[in-house]
Amino acid sequence: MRFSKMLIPTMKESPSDAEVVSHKLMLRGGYIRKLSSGIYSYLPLGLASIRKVERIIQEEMTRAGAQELLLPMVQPSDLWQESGRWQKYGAELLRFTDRHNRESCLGPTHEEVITDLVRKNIHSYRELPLNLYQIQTKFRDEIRPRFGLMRGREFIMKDGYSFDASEKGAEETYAKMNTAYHRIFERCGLKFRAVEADSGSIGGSFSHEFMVLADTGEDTVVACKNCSYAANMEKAQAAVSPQEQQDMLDLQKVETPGKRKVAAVCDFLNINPQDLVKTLIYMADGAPVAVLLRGDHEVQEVKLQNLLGADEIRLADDKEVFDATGVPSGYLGPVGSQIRKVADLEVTRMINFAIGANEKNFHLLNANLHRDFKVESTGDIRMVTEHDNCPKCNGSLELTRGIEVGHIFKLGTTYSIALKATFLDNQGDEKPFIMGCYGIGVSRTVAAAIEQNHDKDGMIFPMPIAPCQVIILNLSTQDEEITGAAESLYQSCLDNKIEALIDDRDERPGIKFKDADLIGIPLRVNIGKNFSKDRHIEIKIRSTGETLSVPADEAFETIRTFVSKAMNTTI
RNA sequence: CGGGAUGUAGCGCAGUCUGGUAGCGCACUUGAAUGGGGUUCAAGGGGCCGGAAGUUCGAAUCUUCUCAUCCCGACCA
Repeated sequence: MRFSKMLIPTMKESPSDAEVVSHKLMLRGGYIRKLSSGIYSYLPLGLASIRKVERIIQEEMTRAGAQELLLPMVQPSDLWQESGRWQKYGAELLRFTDRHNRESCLGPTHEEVITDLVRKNIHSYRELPLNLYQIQTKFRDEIRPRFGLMRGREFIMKDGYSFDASEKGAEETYAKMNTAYHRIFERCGLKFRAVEADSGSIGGSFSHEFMVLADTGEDTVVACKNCSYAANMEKAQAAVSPQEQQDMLDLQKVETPGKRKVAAVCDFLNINPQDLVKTLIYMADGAPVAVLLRGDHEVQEVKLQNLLGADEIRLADDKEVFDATGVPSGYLGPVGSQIRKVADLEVTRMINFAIGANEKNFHLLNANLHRDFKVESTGDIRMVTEHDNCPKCNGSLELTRGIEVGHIFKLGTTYSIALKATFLDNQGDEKPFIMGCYGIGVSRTVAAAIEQNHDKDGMIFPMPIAPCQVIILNLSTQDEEITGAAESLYQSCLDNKIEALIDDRDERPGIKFKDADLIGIPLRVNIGKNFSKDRHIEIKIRSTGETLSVPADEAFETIRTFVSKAMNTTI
């Protein structure tokens, strides 16, 4: 690739509508251009990087026994009617009618199409398991596209679907995909964690999200410093504190005029937030519920929603609180309250805690669950914090930010039942396929790689997913010797399948340095003044800033060794 | 969909309040010098001031409507 001939429109300044670093750098580096909100063109460098990720995915999916196919992007509404998602999916599904007035949509995902394909062509357990995937452009009409490739409306995704005859087989397939995903992101050269995700009603450990760790990530990842435990906030648990051991004291009512917030009450009563239980009122499908939590904890709404089995929950406003309890917020408590009550696990461990008296301007001391009040249910409904310990090994937990780039999920029979996709088992009984689905955001992975790896000068790609491995700077195109050396090194790279970009533009060295750093090619070769002096060529490593000066005739071998080492991250 | 903001050259912005020849920096073209971290000088090209309707002798500027984009929130295998 010759820089002088390629479409690499770099910019000194980034457009004002770019907010996150990957978006800015990809625009500045000439990787992408926006066509419309959430819709981008991939320029040669951007596409090259995307292709690298795709290639790794293809290799690892093949290794795991999956087959690639390509499904239509335009899908008829009938199938979506059949699965019930034509109604359910909402406005994110872009619908339209064709000239025959038939309703269609752009595929945001392909469960319906793949299930239809399989039900029409697979009829026996002998043909199972089957694992199919595609790499394709998806369209989701996001409410609010943002952050460039991180949350676009049109994006490239690998989506895979598995069909098994038995639960056990489905679990084995799941495990294989889990392994494949680890290999994929490892080979991409990314720091990531596989986290347990909320799998709704299915439960168990059959949903994992693959999170690329980056400070700018949208999601919070809880990870154990000691063992491999990791989960997202909706799912993360903490080791439960031991039951407190002390004698119950007599319940005591104290006046706490005007003290409503946890901090104010604790201050006034001279206790720690850990010794207080707060009462929050939630509206669960329209009905009020009192939620009891330790003073220093916060509600995790997804957990609460799962515990309550509610479709929709939200914090009650002041009026709803008063209507439900007759007490202004700040003094709420479970004692004597008639509404449904749930308590966090930690509350069940506490003895002699302070709590609202359910009466304006009063709190209770030495309250105790069971003795003074009852709750309908208990469970883990709080956010894990950095002060908590690992539920598996009791090691300390840390909270980091992550970008979701992959998600594997055991679907079960939801779609096969809805679409009547069945096979005959070895008893001759008709059974629905047991399905799994496995996604990777390809374009998002590239963006995540940049979020994770960049500095003030630009992107820093891991070698396996960089658009190319080496950029050779001819720092003086006027000078025949320098040009000769640069061209000959470039030729050696071409001959030996090392992907190189040669900057042969008639530009000043400063511009070439800046552009090379911006576009983030892992190895940069400088051929200029110093070559004229002593026939030495400099090789600069983008990630570390380290510069090697090697004799011209050794330059290629040095590059080759370095590249093969950096590319060889295969497990 | 609620709240907020912005649309002026490829990019970044000024000009709008107070109506009167459309500007600046970068990028681009030409020439010269320069040539290891976005160099310098000179001369150029490039605009339906997002769109429509109005007010006015006259609108980038005032009014109304509209379209688009971005931010915060809600939402998100």
